[in-house]
Amino acid sequence: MATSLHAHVVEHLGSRIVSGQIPRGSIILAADLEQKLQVSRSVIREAVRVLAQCGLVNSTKRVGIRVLSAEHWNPYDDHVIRWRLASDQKGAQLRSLTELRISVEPMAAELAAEVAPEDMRKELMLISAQMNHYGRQGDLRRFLELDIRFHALVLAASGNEMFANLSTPIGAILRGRTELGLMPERPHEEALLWHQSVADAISNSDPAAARRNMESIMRRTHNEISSLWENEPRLFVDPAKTS
Amino acid sequence: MATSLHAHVVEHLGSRIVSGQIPRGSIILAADLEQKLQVSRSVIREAVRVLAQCGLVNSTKRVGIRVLSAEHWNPYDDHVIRWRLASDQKGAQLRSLTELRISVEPMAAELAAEVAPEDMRKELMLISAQMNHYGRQGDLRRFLELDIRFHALVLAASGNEMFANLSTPIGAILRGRTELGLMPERPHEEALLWHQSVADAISNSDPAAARRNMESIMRRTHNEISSLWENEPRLFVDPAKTS
DNA sequence: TGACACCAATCTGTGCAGGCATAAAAATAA
DNA sequence: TTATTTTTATGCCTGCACAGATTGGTGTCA
Repeated sequence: MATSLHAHVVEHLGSRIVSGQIPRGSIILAADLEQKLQVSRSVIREAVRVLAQCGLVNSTKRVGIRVLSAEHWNPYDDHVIRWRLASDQKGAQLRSLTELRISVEPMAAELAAEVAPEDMRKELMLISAQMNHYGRQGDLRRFLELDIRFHALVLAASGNEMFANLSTPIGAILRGRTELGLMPERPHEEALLWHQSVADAISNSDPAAARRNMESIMRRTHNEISSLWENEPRLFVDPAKTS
Repeated sequence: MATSLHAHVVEHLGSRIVSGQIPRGSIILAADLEQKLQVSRSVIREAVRVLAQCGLVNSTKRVGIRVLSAEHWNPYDDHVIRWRLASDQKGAQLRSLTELRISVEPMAAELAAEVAPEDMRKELMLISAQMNHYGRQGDLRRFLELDIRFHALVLAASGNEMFANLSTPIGAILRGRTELGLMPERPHEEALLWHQSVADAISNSDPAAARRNMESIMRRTHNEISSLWENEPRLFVDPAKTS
């Protein structure tokens, strides 16, 4: 994935900071990094700029590159989300994302029923039909990909780019859920019906029904996986004190 | 604000790209930028790296720095949000953010009632009392600041860092709303009661009541300002086609 | 003696200038 | 059409000067 030297350094430092291998509060010197990673200053500096935008570090003169604590991290940054999912904060990250999608997807479905363009409504109907087919057949691999596409489409069809942008991490959740074996042998009949009803409602411009059925999906989703993070500590970020 | 040279260049290019002064699809050459902005290559390169992370540009060898279209922009990036609010996409940005907060804040209130730490519950009670005081007194300036603090606190008290991170842009919405004169002479009595009820419910660990009252606030908010973006075009970002 | 303000040394990121290597588009040849 | 060469802009490296923040010392005054 990381083809450029620069991206390698970002990946190296970012993953280590998020995982805690480089403790918060540490001070790194750019010169040391040059030596340790065997790259030039320009590469280091560009990488540090990117990491600073992620909220992972904060470079100041005469002191060096300071590693910041988790409350400064940008929780919507794709890098940060990926690194957290690959660390022991995986549970906490899954919880945050799931709470977010539970909040957002019903509204997205409602909006989609109001404003979605015709081709997206059509594809939604197609996808839900295929979900029924492969779901009842027990083809979980194909069902997973369709499920991901379904939710991404609803988010996109809402016409809200902030919603649409959540499709990648939500796809990651869905993949993670099946990888962890949290999915039943074959999808519940109810779940299939709800997905079909969401697609129907959006197709028929029925916002209330779209929301209601999506809420059902979200409720079940929450029940199925909330046990994963029962004991994960929560992070309370007071914006006034973070400054 | 932009103290470093590097930040200046980011600001210069970013605002121009978002506003459309530099049209999407344009190809910029780093060498030209050096001349036009009278800065060195390292500054340009670091700025371009930052803009690339915002999804505004995409620098590739032998071709130059390509300006990307809006569907590639990172809608959660603070820079991007600020630039959009300062452009003619202000309406669309306000709509996206408002739809997001309407989705998220009821869940945040519900979670806060379950997991908020004691000091946050206390401060929430204090803030809502002050909101009552200054609201009934008609001191809109002070009420606005308290309102911003109130919603930021609920988001933080949810223990979901993705929710908490929305407090800055949501604060910007609230400020914008009063600047545009969309607030009544003095806050509605209902609104004051709902805020008080949210604080009470969180303080008494009553998730259902917290959600219900926050939903009331959100419903009224939506009714008050949705007219602003009645005619704003929506952006449908199909993740499969964006690549 | 001790507290405090001021100044100089020092350290590290920031910015500048120029060089070579390399990848990808474009032009040319097969 | 396909293969090859040429072109050209970014990627990466290095040496140098500057700015700003920390530190420690110096001197003054109580």
